[in-house]
Amino acid sequence: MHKPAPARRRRGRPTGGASDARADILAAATAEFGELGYDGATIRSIADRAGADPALVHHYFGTKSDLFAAVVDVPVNPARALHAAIGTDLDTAGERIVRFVLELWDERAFRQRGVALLRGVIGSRRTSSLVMGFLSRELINRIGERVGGPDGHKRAALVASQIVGMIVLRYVVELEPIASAPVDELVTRVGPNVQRYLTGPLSDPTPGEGTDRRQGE
Amino acid sequence: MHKPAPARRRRGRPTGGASDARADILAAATAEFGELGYDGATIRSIADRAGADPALVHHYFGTKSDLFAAVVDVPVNPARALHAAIGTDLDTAGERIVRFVLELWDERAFRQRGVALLRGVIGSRRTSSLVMGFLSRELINRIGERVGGPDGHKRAALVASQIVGMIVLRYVVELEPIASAPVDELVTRVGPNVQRYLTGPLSDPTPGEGTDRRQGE
DNA sequence: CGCATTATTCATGACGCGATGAATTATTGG
DNA sequence: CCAATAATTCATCGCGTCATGAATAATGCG
Repeated sequence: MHKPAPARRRRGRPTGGASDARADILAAATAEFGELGYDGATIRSIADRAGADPALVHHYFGTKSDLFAAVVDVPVNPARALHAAIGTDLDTAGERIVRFVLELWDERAFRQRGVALLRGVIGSRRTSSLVMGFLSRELINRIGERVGGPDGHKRAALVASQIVGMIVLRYVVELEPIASAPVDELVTRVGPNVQRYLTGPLSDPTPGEGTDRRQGE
Repeated sequence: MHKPAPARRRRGRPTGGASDARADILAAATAEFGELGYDGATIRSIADRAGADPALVHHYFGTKSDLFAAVVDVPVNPARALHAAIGTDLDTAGERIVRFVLELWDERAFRQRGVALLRGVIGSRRTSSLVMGFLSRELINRIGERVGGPDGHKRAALVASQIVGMIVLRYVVELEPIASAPVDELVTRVGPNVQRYLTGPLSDPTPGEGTDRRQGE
């Protein structure tokens, strides 16, 4: 009774053709990267989770970083979508943006990939610059141009700061009561602030008196 | 010329008494954790950076996680400080909070520790819950009580979302133009939105119509 | 039927990591 | 001047990691 038979499998190709191990592995990797970050996730554990052999993971996707790319690569073509979400009327885009982001991230598949990506990005500086470069160009700059005006990019970055903070708290860190708040509530609370960044006053209140930042490195 | 003499040191205690290796190690660890996150940082690399032997790191600080604790060891008591920053007048606290956070993080020593902590927290789920539990209780709940009212905690969490987003973009990811913006500019741009979370209208516009979130896990 | 392809496991290599304990040298207190 | 203690390096140990390549088994095509 000391051999609980941990589902040892025979050595070659299994007989029933209907087990899509590849998809299982990808799903397991998505979950694992999302929970533990890039470094924390291990091929072995991913394979375990998918009920497969570690070597099989390498067989389908190449190296670990290839696998991460496969997990993360899929999720977004958000630039176009978000562009559409802004729509024609910039004066009411605040709430629409917030709602768009929340509905997207509340979807399980997207959230998993998104959290994995975020953890990967924030976790280390190396990955950070790479992915953020893309995100910066593709998303923020585009929105900046869409917003227009001399401060378009500033406004877009400020919007991003609010959105990122909301995402991190709600989905990554899962801080209450934001994590469990209904979409509508967040839309009505956060939306107006986003709107203010987009089209609100942007006074330069005390010009020429700017405190320089950053002490020496 | 093929031996650049990599500063090999003799085997025992060095003769000049004036090298504070302990401090060097701590500084190196701070930088390393800040750049690479907890998992990415290695004792060996930290020792290298400090010009010391890996075993010396263990000698002074025990395990790796002890070292991390020593690095992030509560730079200031944030709760009390922030409490003071809010001050007596809640109606003008928005800009004060933003300024307080920015000035604190613009200080090199604090920023290094803060980024290290953030990367550690966000990098993995295990550490996430631990540290965030503390932060949630000590910071957000306190502010929630300070703000008062039935929605005090919600308001505090919303404030946190904006602050966290700003911090992540400015200090962790270093997204322009936020990363290089002068303090005053961010204060005047972000402050009013924070203020709105604190004391602005908090209408429940469409009550009873809340969309439930989160598809099944 | 037989052969190429595909799916899977097994065994193992090579490496980097954290950690430990002993060895070595300087400083300091009695 | 000697003993205790502090500061430092060295030599490993054991482990977990990713990755590779061979072995094995089923499937499908001609």
